[in-house]
Amino acid sequence: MKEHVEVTIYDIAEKLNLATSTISRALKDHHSISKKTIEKVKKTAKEMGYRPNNLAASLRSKKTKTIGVLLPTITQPFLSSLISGIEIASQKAGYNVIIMQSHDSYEEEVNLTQSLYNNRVSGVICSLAMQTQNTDHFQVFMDNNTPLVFVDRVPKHFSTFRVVIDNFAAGYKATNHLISQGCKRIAHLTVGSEFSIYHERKMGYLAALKDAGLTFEDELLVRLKEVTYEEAEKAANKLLDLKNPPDGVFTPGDILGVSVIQCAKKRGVKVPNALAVIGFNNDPISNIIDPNLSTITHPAEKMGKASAEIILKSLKSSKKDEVKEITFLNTEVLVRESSLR
Amino acid sequence: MKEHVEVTIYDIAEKLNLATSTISRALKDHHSISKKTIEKVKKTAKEMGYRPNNLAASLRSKKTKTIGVLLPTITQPFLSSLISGIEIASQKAGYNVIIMQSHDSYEEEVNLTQSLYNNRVSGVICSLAMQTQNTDHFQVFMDNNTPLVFVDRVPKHFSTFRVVIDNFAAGYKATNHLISQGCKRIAHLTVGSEFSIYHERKMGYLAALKDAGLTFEDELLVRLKEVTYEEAEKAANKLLDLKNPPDGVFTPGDILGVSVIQCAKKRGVKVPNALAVIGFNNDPISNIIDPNLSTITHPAEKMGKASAEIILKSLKSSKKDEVKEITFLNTEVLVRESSLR
DNA sequence: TTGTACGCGTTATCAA
DNA sequence: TTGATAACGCGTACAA
Repeated sequence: MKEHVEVTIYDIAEKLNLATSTISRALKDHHSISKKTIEKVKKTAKEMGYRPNNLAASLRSKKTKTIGVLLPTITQPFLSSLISGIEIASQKAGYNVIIMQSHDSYEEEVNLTQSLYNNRVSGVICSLAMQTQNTDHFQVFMDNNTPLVFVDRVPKHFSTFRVVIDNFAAGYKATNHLISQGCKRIAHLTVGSEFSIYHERKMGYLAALKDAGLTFEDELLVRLKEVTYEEAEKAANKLLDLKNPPDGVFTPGDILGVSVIQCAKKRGVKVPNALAVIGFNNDPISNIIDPNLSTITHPAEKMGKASAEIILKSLKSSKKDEVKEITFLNTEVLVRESSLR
Repeated sequence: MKEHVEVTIYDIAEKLNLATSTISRALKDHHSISKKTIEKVKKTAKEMGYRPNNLAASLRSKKTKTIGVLLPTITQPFLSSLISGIEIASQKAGYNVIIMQSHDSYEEEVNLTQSLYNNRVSGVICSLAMQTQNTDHFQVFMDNNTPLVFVDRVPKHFSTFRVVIDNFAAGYKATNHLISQGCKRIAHLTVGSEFSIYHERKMGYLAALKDAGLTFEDELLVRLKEVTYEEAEKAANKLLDLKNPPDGVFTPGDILGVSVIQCAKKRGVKVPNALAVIGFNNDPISNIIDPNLSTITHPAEKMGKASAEIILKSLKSSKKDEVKEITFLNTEVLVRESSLR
């Protein structure tokens, strides 16, 4: 029977007749320790089966080398790619990533925020829950100089780092593309509150209409309860049932765009000629639906990488009086079959 | 300027003229502490802005309440759903999840395993890297009674918990379904080593052919370098170029199945009548491709949940002499348009 | 019901 | 270049 005992630097020190401080330093290649000692220590550490205990080190040094990530969910392609980007950049720097899902619930978000703090994460990356209006629960990180980065779904009035795309510009571009394809009656689906990214995309849509001299028609703007195929199908049916149906649709997500195409196909409405469609995100499904869905690229992995790097950089710097700048990443119109006519 | 100082149980103790042990207990609703004291302690803790330090608690108690998750990648729909399941079950039990990607590299997997151990995670859930043949790097968890669960891609010869589907049976079912639809020449794409799940699916395919009295033809089995659209398209072209092309294809992944359908469509080969196709996983894209791809359901979230629950249960039990059982989850044939004729 | 006192494994400070 | 020793913040026997 293998009675396991934890080998500590103390055990190594005893065996080698050295001080624990020497062992600690030797294991980290501290310059003040002779090469000979370093080698000797590392060798016996290995022999004895020594395993560093990050908990003890973190407690003492007050540095956990862990980045907390708090997202609405992780199964959306955009968000899993975002995590991937965060994880890759963190791993490269020797940082771990601890992940939590708010499931778009404000309450869960508040609780998880506490939990992240209790774990004394070195930094936090967060995309806000749909429900969240108030961001006081993040104040604790500010108070402790824990770098905090909001990504994609960011608060309006809270001075922190932010990594975003220009949702207004993207909405404008998407709508403008439809206009350039000759669409005159462009519909839009929207969702969420006036603080959401969807609101900004909608504002872009409205601005593009205006700039093109197209009058906005209320019946062409449909508000959804949530981002699902079902909700989008309902909306599409409603739009196509209009006396004067739209000849183009900009949906602020690919699930919605795909659903609109499917609905149009079912009803015999030709895409793109009778109805041009453009989505958002460049999810895998957008490239599978027939006809392929035009979309707006959303650089998920890059945004994750950028967020992590901001944290890492901030940890290296003096931490005080930092400028909490906003990082904008590019989006592009990806023209595919569903809008090309 | 807000000079931040950490409020500890010691500070609370001083303020209330109580012992730290009393504070510690009161904050955890220990039964030996009077209600009055508990209330008083909690109140002043809040007032003083006390925040528990999980690091210190973990160091002391040797319990981190953290589950380490080590996966090849997290962007595949199956794996992100798996994580979601793990995260939901863990969160419910007050456990955190720390996530790492091996990117299918054996070397990275070894390193990350060390890192997980150094963080003294309470349990580990792992799906092996494609490259991994040897699992000695997990021995450290065995030696320390850290519950270890392999999920989906599990090692053949290593006595731990395993949460899997029956890949052989699933491959058999998929192939058999095609046979039931009248297919006589069924092709199969495969990938990876003889230790992979793909190998088992292939064995199921072969067994189904045999049981149906269909002779296996070598030219109908195509080996891919990796699971990508491009590789599958190459394979599909090769198959359709045959003098005697197949009338059915079983692909052990939906990306492959979708790609085969796309290739067939391009070439004017009718799916399902000229070529029936069935995939694997029930990824979102399988339900978007036209015609819809029949597939094998793969209960990702359930598997994640089951894995986490095994860890949690194991942590509660005596930890010694446990039976390291294998948990099999169900798969089903999901018949859609691509194979129905 | 509450208090005393020590240890978890490491790092940091100061001294040698 | 190395050593002695005190923290880091909390939990837990054991005592009161």
